Amino acid sequence: MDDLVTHTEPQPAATPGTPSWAPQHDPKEPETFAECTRAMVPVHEVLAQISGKWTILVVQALSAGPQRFSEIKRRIDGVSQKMLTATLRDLEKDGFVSRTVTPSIPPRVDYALTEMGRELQEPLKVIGNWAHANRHRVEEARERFAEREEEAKRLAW
Amino acid sequence: MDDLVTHTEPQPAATPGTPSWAPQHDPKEPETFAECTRAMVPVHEVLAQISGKWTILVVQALSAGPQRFSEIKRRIDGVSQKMLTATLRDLEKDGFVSRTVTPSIPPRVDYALTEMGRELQEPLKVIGNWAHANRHRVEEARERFAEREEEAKRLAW
DNA sequence: CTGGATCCTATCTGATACTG
DNA sequence: CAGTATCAGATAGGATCCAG
Repeated sequence: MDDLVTHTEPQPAATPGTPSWAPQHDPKEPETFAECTRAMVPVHEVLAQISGKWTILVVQALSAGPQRFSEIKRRIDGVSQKMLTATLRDLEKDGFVSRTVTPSIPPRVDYALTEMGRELQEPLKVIGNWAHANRHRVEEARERFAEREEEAKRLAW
Repeated sequence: MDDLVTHTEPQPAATPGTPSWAPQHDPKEPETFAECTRAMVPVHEVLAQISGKWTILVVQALSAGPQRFSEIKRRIDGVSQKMLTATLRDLEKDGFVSRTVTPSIPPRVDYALTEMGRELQEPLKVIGNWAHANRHRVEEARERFAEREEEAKRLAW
């Protein structure tokens, strides 16, 4: 019982070149790892944006069609007005959501996914499905990690 | 020129039911929006994890094969030892990365993607490709947003 | 070599109150 | 109704020093 080694497969030992994933590049133009890292920056920015506490839920809510501020707020349980405003602003800034103001009294503001926002749903669906399908595996992994932690504590005393 | 309306398509008006994306469900078991929202929680947790400042880069680095702590650190420009440790710990906790300790002197610790970690690369690749392919659209959207902001400022004075 | 412990800063989030 | 302002608490990230 070698608990320390979770190693499932030896894997072909580190190849120092370009990682396999992320944007595919022209094989004629080999990239250094540093260049590849730089290429990942926009990827991270998008991920950082969509992983805001409320972003996914807002996109999800808007996937049902254009809605007013209060409709969205009602749909999303627990969101504060401040955070919903901020989230919508960020999504608008990046071009995922459109904001339509009707200067009436009282004012009316409608939000909707833009073409790009709807396109974003596809990759989001992929990772969403993956996360949903694997949530139990992650939970189990966390439990095993917690057990190993307690085990380590007991050994320390 | 109706700048306020970015609306590209009217879209079929909000349908109050289940959003179209996220984990597909059995059509025989219609979910309320609240239930669907709850189903998104694990999705968000995974996204929150992989959107840490260094997580993607670590997974990317490890996609080249098992490596020691210092190798990973060398690959990732600018990461502090503290954050790399924390990121690796979190990835280990969720079962994406395995940690192998060789109690020699000096100690040697190898990290590698687990089977689940390698599976994660696929959805990550999808969203990575999307982000990379659309980075210019996002940039343009941000510029247009900044312009609209300045325009609004000028009108305010 | 690896990584824990501390201290410090920046950002995020939430609750409340106020405005057009 | 929609949104801004403010204040306080929680977290993430980083720098540095110490230890097995």
